[in-house]
Amino acid sequence: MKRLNRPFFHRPTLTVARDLLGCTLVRILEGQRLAGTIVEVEAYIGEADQACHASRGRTPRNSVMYGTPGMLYVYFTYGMHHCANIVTEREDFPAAVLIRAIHPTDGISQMIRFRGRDSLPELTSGPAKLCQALAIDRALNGEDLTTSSRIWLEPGSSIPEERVATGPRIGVEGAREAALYPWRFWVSGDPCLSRPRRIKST
DNA sequence: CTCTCGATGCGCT
DNA sequence: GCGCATCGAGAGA
Repeated sequence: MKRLNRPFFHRPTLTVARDLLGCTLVRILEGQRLAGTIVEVEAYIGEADQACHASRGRTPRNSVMYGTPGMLYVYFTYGMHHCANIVTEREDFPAAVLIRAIHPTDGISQMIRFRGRDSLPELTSGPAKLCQALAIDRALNGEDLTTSSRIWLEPGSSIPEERVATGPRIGVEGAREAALYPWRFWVSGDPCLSRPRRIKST
């Protein structure tokens, strides 16, 4: 199967974020394929972005963001949740795209088991939910999505411009004016979007 | 439906 | 110690 390669990720983060909509996130677990279409993402760009984990410089935790584009950056937060990001731009420039929601397509019964919920939108409609549904944790931090046999991205149907909505990122209020940047992208009307979808696209 | 709040581990100041 | 790029239960309307 075709997968997204290095040049795709080695581009401006906002471009990568928008183009990731409609692509398929694939996770192989014990020989089984778990997958879904990306429907919501957020961009985090550089040390100047007050909402970015790298805003206070390089640390052991965020070092993957400074690495090769196409790597997976997984972090642990709130004492119980994981979030998955895709590293973008050139090496040594910290930037990534947070996967906030996917629309399940393959391995749904396994996702139901991992999540302990059985309604389709509840499986993957949030950054920590989809990590639980796909069994993504820190063991995958730094994984190369262009070569890994455990997790990767495949091109999907391209989403036309009129179905792409943008707005401020979620949960970053402490980030001063960066909290207002319209760096969240989603597929308008998809049933698997994350919770706060009150922001209208129009 | 909306809002509030507790859970829970750890990276970093 | 503090503060999380969150989630889900529970209460109230």
